[in-house]
Amino acid sequence: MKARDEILEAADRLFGEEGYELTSTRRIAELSGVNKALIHYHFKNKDALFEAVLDRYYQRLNALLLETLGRPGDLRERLHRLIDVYQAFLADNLNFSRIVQRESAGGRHLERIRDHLVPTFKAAMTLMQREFPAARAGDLAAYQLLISFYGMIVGYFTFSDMLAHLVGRDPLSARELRARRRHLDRMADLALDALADEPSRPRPRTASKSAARKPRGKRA
Amino acid sequence: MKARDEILEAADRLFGEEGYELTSTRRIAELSGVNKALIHYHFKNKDALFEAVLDRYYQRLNALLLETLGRPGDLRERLHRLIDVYQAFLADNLNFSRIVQRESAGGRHLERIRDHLVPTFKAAMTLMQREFPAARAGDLAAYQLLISFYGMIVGYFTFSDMLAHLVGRDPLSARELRARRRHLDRMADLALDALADEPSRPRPRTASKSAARKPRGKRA
Amino acid sequence: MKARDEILEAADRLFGEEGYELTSTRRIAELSGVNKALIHYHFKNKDALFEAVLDRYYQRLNALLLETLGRPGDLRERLHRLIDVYQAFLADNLNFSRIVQRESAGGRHLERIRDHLVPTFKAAMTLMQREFPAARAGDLAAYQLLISFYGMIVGYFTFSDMLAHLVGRDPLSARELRARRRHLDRMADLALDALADEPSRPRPRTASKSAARKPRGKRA
Amino acid sequence: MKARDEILEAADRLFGEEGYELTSTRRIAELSGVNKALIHYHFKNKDALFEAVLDRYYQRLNALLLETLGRPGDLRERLHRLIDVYQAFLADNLNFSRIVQRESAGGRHLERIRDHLVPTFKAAMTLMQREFPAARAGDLAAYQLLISFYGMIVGYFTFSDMLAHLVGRDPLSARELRARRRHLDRMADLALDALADEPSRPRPRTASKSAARKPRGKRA
DNA sequence: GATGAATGAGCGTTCATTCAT
DNA sequence: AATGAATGAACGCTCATTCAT
Repeated sequence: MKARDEILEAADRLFGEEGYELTSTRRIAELSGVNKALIHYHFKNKDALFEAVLDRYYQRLNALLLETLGRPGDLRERLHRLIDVYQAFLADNLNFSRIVQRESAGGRHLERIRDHLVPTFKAAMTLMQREFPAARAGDLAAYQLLISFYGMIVGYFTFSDMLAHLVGRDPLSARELRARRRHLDRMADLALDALADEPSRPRPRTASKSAARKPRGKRA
Repeated sequence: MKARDEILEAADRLFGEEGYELTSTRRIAELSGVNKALIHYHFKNKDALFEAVLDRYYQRLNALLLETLGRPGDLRERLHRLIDVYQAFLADNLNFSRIVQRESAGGRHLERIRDHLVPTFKAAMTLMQREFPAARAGDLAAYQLLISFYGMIVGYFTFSDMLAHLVGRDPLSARELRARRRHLDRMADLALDALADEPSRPRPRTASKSAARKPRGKRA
Repeated sequence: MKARDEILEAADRLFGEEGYELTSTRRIAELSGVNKALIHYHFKNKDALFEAVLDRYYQRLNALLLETLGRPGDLRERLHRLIDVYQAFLADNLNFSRIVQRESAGGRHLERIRDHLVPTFKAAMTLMQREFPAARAGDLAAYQLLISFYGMIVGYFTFSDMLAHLVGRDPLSARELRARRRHLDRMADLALDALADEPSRPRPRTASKSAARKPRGKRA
Repeated sequence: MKARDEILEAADRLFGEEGYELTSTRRIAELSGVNKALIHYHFKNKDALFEAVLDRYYQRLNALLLETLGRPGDLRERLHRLIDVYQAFLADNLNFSRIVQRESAGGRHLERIRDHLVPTFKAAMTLMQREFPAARAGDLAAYQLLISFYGMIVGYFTFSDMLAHLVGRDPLSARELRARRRHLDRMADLALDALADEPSRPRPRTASKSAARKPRGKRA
């Protein structure tokens, strides 16, 4: 492998495992077996190296997502596929999910991540709103659902360590990942079913918060 | 305010805004108006200071959660309250939510956070499994639901910046936070309704993934 | 001696002998026997250290010049004293003269030096113009004379190495420095005598350069 | 233009504008549009490149000076021409004058500059001493005069920035350069007139400095 | 409690130079 | 003649921490 790729590989691993700040260029050089100065020959600076690592992921992820959404099927199927693909990608790229999680929480590279994420979100939002008029506003507005499912998907990986201590099984095993996928799909079904039932015009809400939250569940 | 508290306050803010690694003791000293060496007089080291900051939050949060769960009401109501209280706490303590998010993603203080989080999770899990036999396993297993809702709750804050760019409104305004709470409650209702309907014994699943996921549609 | 002063002393010497760029903070630390980081404790950065060194010189120099100009005597005597004091100061502070020379030639600290120098120049200029109307313009305008004498004074030190090779004596010996002072005083007398003779209104000059330069010397 | 010349041109400009130490081979390569390694193909190292730049200047300057001194005329005329040519050369080659000024003040390339300068100085010195016996020693000794005029000539360029702030005009404009030349010529006349008047044997001086400097006033 | 001074380790980065092609 | 890749050394600077007072 070429030195540039060795550097990217090492940076990927360390950025993922330790975080951007805790990863020194020195250690990247050691892990990739190249001279410290060579990193700055191939990448302008540490920041640029980080973005190169990130871009590699988003390039692959976006290709996957595009291909997934391009395949035929009704919206429900396509959303399921979206969830599945996204989850599988994170499972295959745990470093990536850690990086995104960390940097999303007010990190220095938030903007870069946002630039990658927002278009995808926008596309999914439009899609949902076209099919489900009820998703234009209200309790199950598309943007709420998107954030929720994004949170469910990446949260699983973010908190996988806690989960391991909670259930005593490895949350990242193939078996558990499949179980998680089924859970996510089920949650999606619940939401989509509710959306389909919902009248497109959100009923007027009273100013009282407690009142607004009272009518719960279909059968409540 | 005493010097110790000034330090805690400054550390809180900087850890939240910039992250643990990017926050130097020098800046904490400057912001709190105390001598740099005094930090090490009151706290063994930077790590201990961080944990003091974190513990303060968890102390308050756990008191809130305990009080919330202690109040009368059926499980559905109590879970709603749990969600609401948790979300409100994060909204009131954005620094805390940022800290937790960052450090959960493989940070150095993961263990500390886990120690705080797991007991709460365990309690909620037991609660759900007692009421809903279906939550013992299957697509809507309690631990899946807990991770999902935890992800939905904190994810909203983690990705609030993206959300702002997505919908053009401030996701942290009181209005939007109320909308989010309604969304979360609704999602909880959907899940609990489904749990109530679910037979306690998960039907045997086939090995085929695609087959397992096939039966979709309303509460199929 | 206190560490701060040790640093200043070492920096002074190295900046003077090797120049700003060739002097590393590491070497300053070694020469002054302090820890490398201590330099940045006492001085914001290398630049600030340099300016501290420079300011120390200008503080002393300005005190000298002020005292010199304050003493009684006619202008001729005061100008002679100015020259003598300036020359003596440079002779006593060879590092300073080297620093000024180097940094004046488009260096990074030119501005700082200019800020120190211009006021002194302005004062001397006003002085000369008040006494000698002929110094307001023409071939012996005050600003020309000032630059010339400044060049003569500092040039002697700048090019002392060349001079040593030229005349085979040490230009910085007390004897040679006295000889130089006599030369400078003599040059000053020549200029002041000419100024005193000169009609205050500069004769109109023709556009032709060669013509303008023709009438040379009083007896030419 | 050939690569070698492009490099020389870029090095010239950067060495002049920024100084030797602040000029990196990388920037020379960028400015000249050649590969960084090519610089070391054409020049042994950065030092050799610097000397090549310097030598180019001295080659041209010495040719000029030789031609100037070779032209007929009495000594006074020839010295005027020398001053004029030198000043004009520096005015046309500001980078050169900055380089010489900086490196003369104890720089690493002092020796090289000295080797170029001393022969010229020696020639001019001999010339003066032959014509003016009084220039062999005393207050207006040839070497003193040479250093003084060299200082006046190059000092004008060294301190042109200060001068600009002092008089509010551009000291490097054609008009101001002409004025400076007239000043220099006038100063030369004053010195030469004095030399012509001076008895060849310097009168015995007393040990007292103040006494030695006392007899002032017009051609005392 | 509180502080100015001090320190060893490490940071990201740049440097002139070399080498294989 | 020219170049992309590589390197060891050094750069200015910041870090958390310690210590004497």
